[in-house]
Amino acid sequence: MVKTRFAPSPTGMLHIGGARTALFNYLFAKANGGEYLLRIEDTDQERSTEENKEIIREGLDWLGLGPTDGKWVLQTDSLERHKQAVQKLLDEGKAYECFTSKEELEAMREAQKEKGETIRYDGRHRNLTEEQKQAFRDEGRVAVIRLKVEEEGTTSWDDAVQGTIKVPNYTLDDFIIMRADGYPTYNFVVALDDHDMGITHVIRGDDHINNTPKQMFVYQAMGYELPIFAHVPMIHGKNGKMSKRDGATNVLEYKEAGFLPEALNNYLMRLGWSLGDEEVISMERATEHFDINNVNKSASVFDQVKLEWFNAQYIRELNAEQLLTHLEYFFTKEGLTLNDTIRGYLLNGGINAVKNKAKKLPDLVKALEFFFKAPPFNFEEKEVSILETDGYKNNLQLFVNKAQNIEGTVNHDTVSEIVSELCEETGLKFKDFGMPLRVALTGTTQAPGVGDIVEIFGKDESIKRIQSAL
RNA sequence: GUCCCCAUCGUCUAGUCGGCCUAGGACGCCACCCUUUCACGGUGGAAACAGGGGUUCGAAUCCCCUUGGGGAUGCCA
Repeated sequence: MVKTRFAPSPTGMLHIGGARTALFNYLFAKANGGEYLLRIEDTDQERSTEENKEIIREGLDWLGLGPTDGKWVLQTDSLERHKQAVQKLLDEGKAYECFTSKEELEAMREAQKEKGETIRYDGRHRNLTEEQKQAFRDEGRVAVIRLKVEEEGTTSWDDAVQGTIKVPNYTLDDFIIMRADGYPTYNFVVALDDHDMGITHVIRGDDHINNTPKQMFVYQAMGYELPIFAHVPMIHGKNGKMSKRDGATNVLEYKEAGFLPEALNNYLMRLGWSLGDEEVISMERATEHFDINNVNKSASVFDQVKLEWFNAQYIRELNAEQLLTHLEYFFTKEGLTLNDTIRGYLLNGGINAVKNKAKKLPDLVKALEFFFKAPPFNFEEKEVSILETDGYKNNLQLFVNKAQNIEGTVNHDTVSEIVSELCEETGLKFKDFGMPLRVALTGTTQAPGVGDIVEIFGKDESIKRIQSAL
């Protein structure tokens, strides 16, 4: 069975690029009827934090990208297992103690750089005698453990998205598998854990291409079967690196900015993957049709404007009730308090009247704000000048006169009829009634169509509002 | 420096492994239309195969070089 995993490191927030890696792992697993697991790579004791773990969890949960088995595995939970593996390789002579100090390593790299050579550990402690080791220990040095890496030949693999990748072994070196502090390192531990968890497909960012040969040596030294590697391209910003200018790098900032998770997912999956000419692709459809063969090899640039377009598409797809659920948080954030009357306005037409002009949730809040207010309004200059326009108040009165004579309820159509009649009778234009009505009803010039507003407020409330402007 | 990877409109991409491509779609942009404000919407438009060599009857598609970008080069992941 296909098994993928997302393995974030809690040394920072959940990055937008990481989210897409998680998404691809999820989609691939789902599309192949497999499992998608999660493992927190917390072997960097100095930089990993509890807060970051929480932030990553929150971000993934928001996107609906939690592991299919519901387990959040911590890499350090397998510390003993990892240490035993190190010992095994040591015993088998496949790994060795290295006492080279950081200063010595730095000097070595400096020299290699000057000579134009590949920068790599030169294997100076590969064949130390017991006496030499003891001498270093007596000096107070603590050894790291390095894996012996084949120096001849080339290492290559068939990458599921990049094709065949070959790298000459002379550019590789005996890398450290266990630090002096006793904690095994990333390149060693990923291989072990991926094997232990039964991962069949390692899908990750292409910044890991260079790590792959090293990990392959670990699989080989441990006698494990290799998984399939798939290195997906990075997400860049307009000027190279992804920065705040291009959009937030922290996934949770998108939640805060009023993006819908399904929109972010859709946008992210289109960065690198395509399903013909389709743009709006639901998670359901994506999990059905995701194909790693259609993943691009080249990096893509993050474009928040297009993300906003996707968000607008998904906002329209939600009904008023669903949107209201999302909106509540943003209302309170703006200090707008919902009550039964307002809730009624919003659910019975309010939200539907404005939802397809919004790109982000806060846009809706702004568009719906007038429902939270009632006359007397604090008019601004623009509104005042409209109400003071010659004849406009009279137009309002004419409207009220007709509306009052309507039997039963007033709706969008009756408003149109009334205004049409008035236009005919007075020779005025629709806007000579529409604009003052809008201002009188809502206190603002930017609002939905007058017919919609009157229908939502109802006849009595509408007339009351208009009269208070007279 | 060395190694690895990448290269179609401004951006995301289609192009299925050479012919149906005078290169298609989407975002954005421009124009017009719709219109009671703001938007939505509709119609149309400008806009790309990085450059140079090959291979071939034929190349965006295959090969090589150049250039440009990215990544790695850690006792980070």
